[in-house]
Amino acid sequence: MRRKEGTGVPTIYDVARECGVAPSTVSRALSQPGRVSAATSERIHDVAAKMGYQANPLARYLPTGRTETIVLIVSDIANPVYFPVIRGAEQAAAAAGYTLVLSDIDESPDRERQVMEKLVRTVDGFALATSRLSDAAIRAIARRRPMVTMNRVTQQVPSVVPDNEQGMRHAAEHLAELGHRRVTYVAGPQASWANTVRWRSLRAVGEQLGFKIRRIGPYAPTVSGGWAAAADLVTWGQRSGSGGRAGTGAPRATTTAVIAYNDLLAIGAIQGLTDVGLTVPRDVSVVGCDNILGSDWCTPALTTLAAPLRELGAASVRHLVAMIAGSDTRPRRPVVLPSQLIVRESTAAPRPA
Amino acid sequence: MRRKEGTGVPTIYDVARECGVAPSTVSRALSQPGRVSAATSERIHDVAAKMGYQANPLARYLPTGRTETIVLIVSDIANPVYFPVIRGAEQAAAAAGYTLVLSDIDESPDRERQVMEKLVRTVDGFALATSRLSDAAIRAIARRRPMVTMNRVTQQVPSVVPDNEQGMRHAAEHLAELGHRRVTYVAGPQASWANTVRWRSLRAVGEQLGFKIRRIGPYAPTVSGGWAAAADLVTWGQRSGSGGRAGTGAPRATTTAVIAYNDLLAIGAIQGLTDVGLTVPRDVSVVGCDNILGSDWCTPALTTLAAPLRELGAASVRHLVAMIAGSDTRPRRPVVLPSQLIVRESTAAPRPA
DNA sequence: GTGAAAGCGCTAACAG
DNA sequence: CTGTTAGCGCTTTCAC
Repeated sequence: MRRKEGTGVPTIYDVARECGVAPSTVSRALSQPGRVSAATSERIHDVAAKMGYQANPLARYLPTGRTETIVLIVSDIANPVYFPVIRGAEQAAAAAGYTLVLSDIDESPDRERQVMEKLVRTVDGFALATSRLSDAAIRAIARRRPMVTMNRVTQQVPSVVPDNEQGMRHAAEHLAELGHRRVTYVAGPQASWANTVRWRSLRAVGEQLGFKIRRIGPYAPTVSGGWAAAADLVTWGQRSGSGGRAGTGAPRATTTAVIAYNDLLAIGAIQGLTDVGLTVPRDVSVVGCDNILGSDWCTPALTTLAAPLRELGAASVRHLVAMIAGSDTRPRRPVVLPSQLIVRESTAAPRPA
Repeated sequence: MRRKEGTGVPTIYDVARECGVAPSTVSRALSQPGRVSAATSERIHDVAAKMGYQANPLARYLPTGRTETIVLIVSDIANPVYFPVIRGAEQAAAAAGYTLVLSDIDESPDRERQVMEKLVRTVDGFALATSRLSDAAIRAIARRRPMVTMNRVTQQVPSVVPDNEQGMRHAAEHLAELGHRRVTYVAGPQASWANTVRWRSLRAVGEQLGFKIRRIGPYAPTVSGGWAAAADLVTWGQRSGSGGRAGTGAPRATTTAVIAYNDLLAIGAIQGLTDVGLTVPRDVSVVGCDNILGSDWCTPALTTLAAPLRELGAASVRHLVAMIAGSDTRPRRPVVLPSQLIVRESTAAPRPA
């Protein structure tokens, strides 16, 4: 393992020799402007540029332990809800001089744990978009590296979340104004904190409004999960031969309105309902959550709860960067961002019984 | 910078001391099974586990230079077309024991260059999903690190691409069968290789079929780009006060069929066309490319060219991993994967003039 | 089979 | 302001 001269890429030793200075001077000139005389500094920069010198990041990180990299972990990259989150995070990271790497765990807590375990020593911090881990597991990693969570509140871990309570209130009131009394919550993954909070908020608000509230699921937070939910949302009359499925009568929805954990589920439910011959919103109103790309081009266009996703990503990364820098400006309590109900065409008054 | 005892995480020195062996033995026991006696090896593993020892990846990478990480660069993470590509790549990477990190460059060649420059020393290889760089720039990086490109053919750089020629032929023949004679290609980014190839293929096939072919654009490969294209696709009659826009007559499409660079553009075009009062497919047929999530839930459901995206990602990563491993099984020529036309509802016979 | 020791390339005391 | 010198934690010869 003797240092091979001229083999491959130049190091500070090479440019030091070329300039007739010590390697440490090169290091200083290149990374601590001002700690070296202008003349030598300039010469070093020139020679370095001429030789095509570029610091070996691995070597640079070893002594300091800092990689200027943070990782954003999303539970399912195939969910458009993350686009704005990612964009916001990227922008904030770039602004702070950090490289953002993205990791997708495909809804698997095991993969999430693996990824974090593998990365914990090589990144400066973690931003979790929608963790599927237990609070304890999250806290364990948070003790080893700065971390901020989104859509999730865990004791002792800074977080930024959309205002689910307020959002659910808006959605429920919208339905109430339309005249609905029976609403069904279509649940997403049990490991999802947002799922729990949304259901809890909806139930609370629903009781105040005098709704008959129920929950079905959990379902995968995907379009096909929505189809499955749709199947569970209808009953079939007993009269046979009426043109429906063999031996069964016409389909009937068991609810007049549904609120789904997310837009994908809502869109799938609309498709499934439509497929059995029901009409949205005439037979059943449906509202989604997230306002994803495409929620405006499905038919009927989806009424949905929009969270400030881009800001969610950006704010999280800003906090994370501050934590890494060691500042103690980090919020002691969750940062709550307002949600907004976007009314489109998938909700309407229930038809008279 | 003296080594601090007991401060923080355990190193091989700590477990070596604890076991009464040399650090090098610990290293061997942990990474080169068989080069250490079974007894000591077992003891070392036990102690390491007990102490919660985990190798410092940074330190491990320094001497070897290998990080067991590859990066997948996509031009725009907000384009659903990448979902399957990413999934395929992830799976192949995981299967080979590599960590895949994802990087989004937001359609910016500058950002792409920056990202690659920053990562070139810290990753073992590059997979470029849809590079916006020049051939020369790509080759420059490819000389420094193993690389494979998708949707792009560059001399001397292994690549895997969908069969654009065959795909465009399918699309054109479909339109011809429907009775179309005038087709307009709605172009995407000029820096996109696929854009160039699709247009060229379409033009060639179109000539064979006796089409009147033209191209408009370039447009941003997004839904709003599609709206812009739609605006360029219609003319307004001169009769005023006919209920259209102030001072203008009814809108008329300048073509009977359009093929768009991608689905986002196609969907935006449908929206824009519909917005001015035209009907798809009655007034104009539109076909997209990619078969993205949501292309089946827009109205009308999009006829589109589907590439084997998941396999695109997986095959690329498999080749990349082989290159990193130093094998020379890498393909000398582009790997071409078949495309498939998915006929839905956005195409129909043109209406009689 | 195991230990000693020399790096990997850079940073950061500590002198001068 | 600049040179000297230890490391960062691990891998890998080279001996024994």
